[in-house]
Amino acid sequence: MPIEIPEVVIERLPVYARALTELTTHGREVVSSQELGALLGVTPAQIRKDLSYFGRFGKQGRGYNVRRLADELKLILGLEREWTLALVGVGRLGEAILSYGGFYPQGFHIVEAFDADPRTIGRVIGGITIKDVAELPAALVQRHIDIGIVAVPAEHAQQVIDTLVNAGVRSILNYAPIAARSPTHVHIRHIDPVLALQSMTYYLKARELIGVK
Amino acid sequence: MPIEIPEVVIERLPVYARALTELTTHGREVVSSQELGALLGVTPAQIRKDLSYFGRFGKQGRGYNVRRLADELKLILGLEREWTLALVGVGRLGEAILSYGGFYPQGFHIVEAFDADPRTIGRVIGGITIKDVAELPAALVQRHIDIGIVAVPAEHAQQVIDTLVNAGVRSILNYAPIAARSPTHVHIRHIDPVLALQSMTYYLKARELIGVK
DNA sequence: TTCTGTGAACGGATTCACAGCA
DNA sequence: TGCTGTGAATCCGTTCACAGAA
Repeated sequence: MPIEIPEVVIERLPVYARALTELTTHGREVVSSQELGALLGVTPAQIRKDLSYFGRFGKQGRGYNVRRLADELKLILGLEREWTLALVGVGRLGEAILSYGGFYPQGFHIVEAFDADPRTIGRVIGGITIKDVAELPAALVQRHIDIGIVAVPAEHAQQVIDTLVNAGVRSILNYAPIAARSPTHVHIRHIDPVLALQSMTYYLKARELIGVK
Repeated sequence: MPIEIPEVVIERLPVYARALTELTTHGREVVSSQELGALLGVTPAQIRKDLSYFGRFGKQGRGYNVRRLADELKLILGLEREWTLALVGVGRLGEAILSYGGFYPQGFHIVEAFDADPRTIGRVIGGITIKDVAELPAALVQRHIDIGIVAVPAEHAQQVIDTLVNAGVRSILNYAPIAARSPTHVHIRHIDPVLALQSMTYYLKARELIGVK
C-alpha cells in the first residue's frame, strides 16, 4: 500500500462520493472529471490526481462510471459499514445533535449520550437514555465506540477529549470552541461556526475600507 | 496595503485572537510565539510569519503584549464591531441556531429569520419573528444584512444562496450538505459534520485493515 | 541573552501537459 | 477523437535560520 496520502485528499473524497451519489439518483451513468469538477468547483486534474492515489477507476475517452466510482469511494472511506458514536454533552447543542436526522442514514449511529447535569441524566432523547458523564470511561470499556462527539462547554472540553482518548477513541468530532490538544494518532474535526464567521468578517471589513460597500 | 494574504492565514487569526482573549482573562500580560504556539499546536514561526503580514506587534527579547495583540487582531478581523445576520431555514437545525447563545456575545446578531413552512412563519423565537422566505429578497433590500446563514434542506440551499448573493450578501455560513457554487467575491464557509465524520472513518478503517484494532 | 521579524530554503500540493487506451 | 492517468513543472505555504532590537 502506498504510504501517506495527503489529508486534504481524504477530505475531498466524501465530497466526490456525495456528488456521485446525487448523480446516480438522477440516473446519470457516466461522468468525466471535467463535469464533476464543474459541479464541485474543483479542477478536473485535481479529481484525477486524487483518484489516482487509490486506483484506476475511469475509462479513457469516456469518463467514470458513476455508480461504480461512488461505491469504490465509499469502500475506501469505510462508508459501506456502520459506525458507533457516543455524544458527550446534552445541553441545547447536544440535544440538537441527538435529534438531528442526518447522521443515521449515513451510517453514523449515536448509541450513547452523557451529561453532567442531574436534571439531564436519565432523560430519554431519540431513544437514548442520557447517562452520567462519570460513567463515560466505564461505558467506553463496555461498549465499542468508534467516534466521540464533544458538545460540552469549552471549559470541560479538553478533559472530555482526554477521557475519550484514554479510553481508546481515535476519532473525535468536536463542537466546543477550543484549540484541543490530542495525540497525533487521534483524528479530530472541529465544528466551530463562530470561528468561521470571524474569518469572513475580515473580507467584509476589507471591502468596506476600500469603499466598495 | 500588501495584496493577497493567504486565506489560511486569515482563518488562523481568529484562533489566535480567541487564545489571547482567554489569556487576558487569566491575567497573562505577555506571551512569546513559542508559548502561544504550544498552546495552539502551531509552530512559533507560523505565528510570527502570520502576524508579520499585518505589522510588528512584538517586542524582541520579550514577546507580545497579550491584550494589545488581541485588540489588534480583533481590529484586523473586524471583530470590534457588530454584524447583522439573517437566518434562512428555521427547521430543527435553524431553531437551534437561533437559540444558540454563542453568536451574540461575539457581535454576531441574527436580526431576521425566514422559513417556507406556513406553520413556522409568524412564530417568534429568541425575539425574532419568522418571516416568509418569499419576503427574503425584499427584506434584504430594506435592512442591511452582512452575513446570511443557510439552514434549509439541501435541495433548496443553492437557490437560497443565489437569492442572498443577488441581494448583495457577500458572506454566507452554510449548514446545508451541498457543494455550493457562488461568485468569487462571495465568501462561504461550510458547516458539515457528516463530511467531517466521513473523512475520519478513512483512518479508522485503515487502522483496522492493518490489524491495529 | 531572548525572542521578534523576515528573506531564503524547503516541501508538499496543485496544475500542466502529454502518452496511451477506448 | 476524447478523456484518463501520471511524471514533471509550478506554485504556494511552512519552516529555517539569522540579523537585530530590547
